[in-house]
Amino acid sequence: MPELPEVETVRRGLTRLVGGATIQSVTVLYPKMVSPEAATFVADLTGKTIEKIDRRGKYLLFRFNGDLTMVSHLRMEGKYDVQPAGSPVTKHTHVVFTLTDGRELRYTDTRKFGRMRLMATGKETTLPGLATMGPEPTEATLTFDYMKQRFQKSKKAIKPFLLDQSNIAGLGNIYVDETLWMSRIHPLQEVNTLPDFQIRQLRENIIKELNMAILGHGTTVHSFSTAFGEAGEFQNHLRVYGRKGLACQRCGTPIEKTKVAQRGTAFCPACQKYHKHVKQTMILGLTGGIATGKSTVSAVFREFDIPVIDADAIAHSVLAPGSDGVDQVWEAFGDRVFEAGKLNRKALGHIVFNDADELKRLTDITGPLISAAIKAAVSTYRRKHANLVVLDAPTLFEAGYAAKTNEIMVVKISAAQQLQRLMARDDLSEDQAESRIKSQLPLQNKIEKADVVIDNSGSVETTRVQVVEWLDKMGFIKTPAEDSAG
DNA sequence: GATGTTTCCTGACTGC
DNA sequence: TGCAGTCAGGAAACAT
Repeated sequence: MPELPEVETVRRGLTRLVGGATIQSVTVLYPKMVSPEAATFVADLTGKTIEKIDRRGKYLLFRFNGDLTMVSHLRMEGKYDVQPAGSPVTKHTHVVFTLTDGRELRYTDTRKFGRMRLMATGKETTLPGLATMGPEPTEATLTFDYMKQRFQKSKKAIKPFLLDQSNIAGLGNIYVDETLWMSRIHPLQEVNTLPDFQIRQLRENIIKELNMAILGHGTTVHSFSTAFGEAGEFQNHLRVYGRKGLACQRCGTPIEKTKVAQRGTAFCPACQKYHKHVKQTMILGLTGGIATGKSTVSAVFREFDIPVIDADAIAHSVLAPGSDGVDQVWEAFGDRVFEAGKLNRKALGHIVFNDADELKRLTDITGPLISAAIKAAVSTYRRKHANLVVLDAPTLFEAGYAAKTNEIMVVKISAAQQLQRLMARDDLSEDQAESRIKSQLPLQNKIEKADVVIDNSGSVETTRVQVVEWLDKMGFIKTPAEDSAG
């Protein structure tokens, strides 16, 4: 089902194939598809030259000489292709444009939902669909201010709201599900309940996703193909659509399928929770590989007075002297990890890092304690109405914290740099450093799950610039005027 | 005015 | 195997 990226792919293909071509004759095999009535449609187009093909939302606009525009909507399964004149047509070919160069531009549509409308150029903006069409999803045209103002006015569920072309142009069922998953928003969440940070995430993801899909020549589901008859390749990148029952690529929970506004809707029940009381504080998960420079990034957040919850420090504190954690470790491991009544962390480490069962025994104790402490820290910042809280966790994915965040930032450097930095930092041999790196979830794997990647392979300043840009884009850096206004 | 439902259409699929 | 029923979905038309 063609959405904006597919229609744009068709537009580009057709421009190359039939731009400048002249129509010798037109055959309409399914009159209901065209307007004005077929005889007029045919007469008006005969002898006309395709000067240009534009696009608005999911509509194709064929521009002919003589100030004539054909507005064409592919709806569910419409397709254009170019064949030599006289070659056999299929039973689903409904309109044939015979060109003066011996080729035919054919329109095929199994469900006959597509429509073509011929009118004076300029008049197309008065068509019901085009007259009320929302902005194109680009950086320049889809602004945060527009979205915020529009979102405040509607109590609709976000899914049907995004499918409504008068709000934003070009989104269809697939990309709505994808961008809601990317933004961790439940499809039934009421539009006017979304906090600013989620509107910004959604905006960013819509623009990013549609651009990526255009680069990938669209998504092939059912029958979409480009003007060259090739399949698009973007379906290989889909994260929720058509993945019912498969593991969420972010948190591992099985993707569920439900119906929202009469549309099949895929979502992750863990990442995309419905919130009766929407939380205004954004939780950013910060992670990376060992020695990739996470602390350089967290220092930038601290510089802007943004609270950082350090999962490593919490992990250390849950086994502090006199804590419940220490009591439980004593019960589980006994005297062998205690010396003069005090926990011997080195001895404990030696046991658990050489035996997977013992490691599990320890993490079964510390895991829930760490989670509870993180939750308590987050609650404290929420009560203080913090806009943003950073959860700095080396094992964000491994420990299952990813689903508790609104966005994930991964810090990367090259494999060679990582090795060098680790050897220098911890005074390790190359073999030792390599084995430490290999014991972790591969950095590439984390990068693939990231919403934003910070490249820390350059100077501290270039890293800082990237973090500041992200803060600015997400609206977390106030101008002096906003600051004094509170 | 905003929101919800039905309609258009055919092929693929499911269950008996 | 054959058949009836269901599902897929973009946007306009209609209903609330």
